[in-house]
Amino acid sequence: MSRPLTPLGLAVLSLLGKEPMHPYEMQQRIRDYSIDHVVKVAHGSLYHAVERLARQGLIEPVETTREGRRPERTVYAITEQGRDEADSRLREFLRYPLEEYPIFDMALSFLGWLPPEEAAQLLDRRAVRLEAKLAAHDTVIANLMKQGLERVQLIELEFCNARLRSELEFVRALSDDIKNGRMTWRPPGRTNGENNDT
Amino acid sequence: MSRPLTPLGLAVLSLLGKEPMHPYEMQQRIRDYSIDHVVKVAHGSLYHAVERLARQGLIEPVETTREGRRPERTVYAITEQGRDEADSRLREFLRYPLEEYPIFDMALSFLGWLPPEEAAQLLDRRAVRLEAKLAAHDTVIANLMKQGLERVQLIELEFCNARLRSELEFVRALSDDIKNGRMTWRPPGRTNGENNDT
DNA sequence: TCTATCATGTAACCAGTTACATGATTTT
DNA sequence: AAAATCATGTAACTGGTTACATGATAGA
Repeated sequence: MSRPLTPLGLAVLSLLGKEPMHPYEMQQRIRDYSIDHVVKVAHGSLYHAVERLARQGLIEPVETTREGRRPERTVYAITEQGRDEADSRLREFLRYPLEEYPIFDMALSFLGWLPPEEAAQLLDRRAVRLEAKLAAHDTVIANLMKQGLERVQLIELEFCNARLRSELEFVRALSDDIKNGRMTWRPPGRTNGENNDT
Repeated sequence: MSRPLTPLGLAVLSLLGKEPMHPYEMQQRIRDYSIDHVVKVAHGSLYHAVERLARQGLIEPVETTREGRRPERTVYAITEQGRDEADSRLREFLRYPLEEYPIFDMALSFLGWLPPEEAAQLLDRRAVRLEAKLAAHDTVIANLMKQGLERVQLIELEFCNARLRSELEFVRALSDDIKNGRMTWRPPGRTNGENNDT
């Protein structure tokens, strides 16, 4: 019942699927396994997510320990229902592309506001950043492979790079088209006259 | 000052940049110009966004009309500060790729949960959806071009298609690698035995 | 005209973020 | 042992979503 499992929820279930643990340990592993590269998790949100999952019966507290004078720690375990939900949600995510709203798409849709020369310049700068990211990812992949990780463990990095490469290609081609005058436009009214930062 | 302009905020400013209007008219135009394909806007959120922009001084009420016995309508106009903010934010969005968290990336990172055969099957199904989307976009682009739109007006569709194509290619290649045994793995513990829906 | 549907706005809710609080650990 | 930093949890806030409410319009 209730709302569909969020990505963070799925991540938590995935951890508890291996063994029960308390929220702080989840946080550790999320960092250690770099899960935070594919799911956004900002310190506080984890506790929220856990609470919600518990309310929905997808996980349940199994033990509460206390060391020293620190607040209690509740250890949670995944429930049978939780496993089912995680499995089926994962399959959905793989099977159906869903509508997302990448920022760059929206920014592009407003490209016509800017004078073409400036647009080309901004795109060139973006290209530089994209190249850097790509290089960084490539070395990460190389290193992890040397450590003997299986390909399936790295597949999301591979995909991310594929995406980056495709974006880079597009951005370069577009900037070229603008610079060679194969594509132009007249920006409307006041898209700014007195701005010329380097 | 205060928090950075959200995509929806930028969209509202872009509309008010042309002429003052009331929230409901914004909603109309957002549909008419298909802005809702690049920014997620769910009925209620628009009013919220407008309120916030007003509080931040990026827009201001200029008139309030009333027709029949309906609630008042407030017409808003963009302020000078609003223009500056919109301009600078747009430039940022173009220039710096920012961290996003596409769902498919996360789903891929859990691919190892599933038995390889099932993974390949799901990827194949995804490919079908991607092809359909691509075809739909292609006809939209063709039609809009026939209506004489400039290329700059369609550029975000072009990009979206580039992304779709790249994802499709990746998904196909990956599924092939799995089906030909060029890539395998053993799924862990209980990734489900008694589930075999078609 | 009664009913069903659409137009338009408000308000309660929800997921996620940031700021804070407290206890533990390290540094000097 | 005082000061600075890190570990760990809570709570207030924020942006967005969904459910609801009221008025208008069109179809039976």
